[in-house]
Amino acid sequence: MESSIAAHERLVTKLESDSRLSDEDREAVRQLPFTVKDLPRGVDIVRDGDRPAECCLVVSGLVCRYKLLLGGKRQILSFHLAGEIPDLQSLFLKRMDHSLAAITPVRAAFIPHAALRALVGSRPSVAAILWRETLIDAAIFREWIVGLGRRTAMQRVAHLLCELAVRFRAVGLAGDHHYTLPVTQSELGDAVGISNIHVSRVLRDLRDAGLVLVSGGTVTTLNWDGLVELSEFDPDYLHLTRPEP
Amino acid sequence: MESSIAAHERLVTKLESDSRLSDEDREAVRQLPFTVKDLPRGVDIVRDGDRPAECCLVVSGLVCRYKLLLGGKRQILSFHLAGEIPDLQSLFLKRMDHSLAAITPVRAAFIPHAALRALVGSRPSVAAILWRETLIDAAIFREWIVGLGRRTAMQRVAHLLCELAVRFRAVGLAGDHHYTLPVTQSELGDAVGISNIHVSRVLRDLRDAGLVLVSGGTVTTLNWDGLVELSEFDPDYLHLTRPEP
DNA sequence: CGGTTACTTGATGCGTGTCAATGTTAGTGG
DNA sequence: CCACTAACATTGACACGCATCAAGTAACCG
Repeated sequence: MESSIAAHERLVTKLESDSRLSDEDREAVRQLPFTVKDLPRGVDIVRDGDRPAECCLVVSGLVCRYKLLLGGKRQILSFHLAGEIPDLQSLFLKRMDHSLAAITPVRAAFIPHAALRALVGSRPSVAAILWRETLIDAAIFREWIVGLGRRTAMQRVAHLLCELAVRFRAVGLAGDHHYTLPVTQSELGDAVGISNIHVSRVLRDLRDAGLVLVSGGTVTTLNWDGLVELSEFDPDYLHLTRPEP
Repeated sequence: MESSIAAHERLVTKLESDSRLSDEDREAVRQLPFTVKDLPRGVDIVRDGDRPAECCLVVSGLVCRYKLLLGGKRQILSFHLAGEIPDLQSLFLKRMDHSLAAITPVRAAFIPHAALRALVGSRPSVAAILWRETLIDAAIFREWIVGLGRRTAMQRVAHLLCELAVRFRAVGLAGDHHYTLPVTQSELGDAVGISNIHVSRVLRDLRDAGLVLVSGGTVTTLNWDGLVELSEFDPDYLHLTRPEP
């Protein structure tokens, strides 16, 4: 019961805060069927090649999307916090072209495609909000492309730490100068395209430069402006300001 | 007149081929207002920071999206062929977080946001098709992230050439073993995150390996299977197979 | 308490960037 | 038709960022 309420709350809160929905829209969202599951750290939630029949709403915990190369190398494509639906694209792209994994223990609500499809088919305002979510996803992908293509290892790590700081704060999961990021250095490396060993060196350099401290799953900002300047971080791409009604 | 017909044709053909639309849906698409413009090579169609009031449908030519860094470095985010709408996301994300440029002379049809918004608000089937387009866009971004993060320069170039071969062929713009790609080596480098000079070296190596020949704006495939194997190219991420009705 | 996982540090080498010089091609005007 | 130019492409020399290998430390946990 507890978890069910939380799951619905996440989605409804998100939808309500995002735009002015009619009472009918809200009611339709509330009536979405779903199943809550608790998943241990490390498991694949959906796998590359799967044809899932439901979408996964993150209720709590940290989730990532990734792809594996033939040689065993891994590239993390995105991180997803509570309230997000990382595989919303599976509603329209039947076959998964990547995997979804739990980085921490995760509580997730699974919503059947059929119900979601009916919802977006009959409620254009809800569809617009969800569509917009997938577009912000794509905007973040674009920014990652810029980082991977044109920024140094140190800038990439700094940029990612800035992005996550802003996103964690936006959902109330970050304090003023620190947030919890339960991620290994290997995972960081797989996200920014460098080796785990070099992550260690870069984090040391960032610490020595007095910019940020990453240790024990906690990120502590020492000099936010310096971090922003180093990584050329501009939060516009996150499109966090609410759209005009 | 000629161009007007062509623009409508591109869009209607695309929508019809993508799914079963009702006659009313098709009629609604046909009644979209738009303005056709011919743009010279090199111009920015939309700029980072803009708040456009219309979307750009590529009727002919080659378009790219890109971002500039403070140091003047450029990262190309995507290429767009005839029939695509590269800035469809501006329907829901008001402020552009990147720019859109004409790589070749381009003929484009501009469709007002208001009309598009009305269309997707009243025609869920049309909305679903356009939404799906933006999701495929995102899938391509993901694959680029993998390349930039985890592939060598040679693999990245080979992968891009594979991707474009498949996409050009899908819209009937490629022969069996060659296609026209009017792109400079600097632009290639900006897309795959390497210097223009190294592009030259990589293209020589690809030629010497008997895989592909890039010269004078034409890509000639010498050994498709070898190219696919080298770059680990798997076209699934392009989601070219039509969705089931 | 032994084994596992995560992290750190140093040594070495490769891949790619950068700089500089040269070659090639297409376009332009006399 | 040729001289001139500008843009694009090629090649070599050198430097540097990061990968990789190897060894060692620290924290955790059955």
